Amino acid sequence: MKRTGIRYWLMKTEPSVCSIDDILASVQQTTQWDGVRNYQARNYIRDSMREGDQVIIYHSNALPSHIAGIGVVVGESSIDPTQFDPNHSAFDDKSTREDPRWYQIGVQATEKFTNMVSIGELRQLPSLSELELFRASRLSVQPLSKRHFDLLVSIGRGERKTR
DNA sequence: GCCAACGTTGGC
DNA sequence: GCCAACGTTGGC
Repeated sequence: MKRTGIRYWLMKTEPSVCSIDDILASVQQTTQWDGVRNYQARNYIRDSMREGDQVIIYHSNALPSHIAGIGVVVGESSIDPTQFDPNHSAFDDKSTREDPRWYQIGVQATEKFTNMVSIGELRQLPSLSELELFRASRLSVQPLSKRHFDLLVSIGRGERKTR
């Protein structure tokens, strides 16, 4: 189904695996967001994300975890090849090439935040109290409202006080 | 390293 | 289809 207008997302990555610096150092500052092994996150990647959608890149499993920067979706979702690689940590022996389970999508990093504000500080902000990140904390791809996206951008740029 | 939250698996 | 056991995520 066609839609107009861009959407906003928060995507988690472990900086020890793939940080925003790693993405910025990649060709075209773009990485294929692979290794997602959660069906809800998979559905967002496969069915809802479109080129031009804006992304908050979030560093999870960090000390502390924090917002890291901004990205933009490039291209379309495609079959995640890591599911077929027995040497890959995200290998899925129940997935077949005839009926693949997992999908990836391109994300180009466009900005690294000057203020990598931690989840603990974000939790203090009443304007962000509804953020899904605090509730469905395990979901690695989450939709964001434009209001929340804009707030996170201004916080990351240091344009907004966080305490 | 601990452990709460929660998604997945599998026996019935 | 229920639900207990198990595994993973991820904050702390």
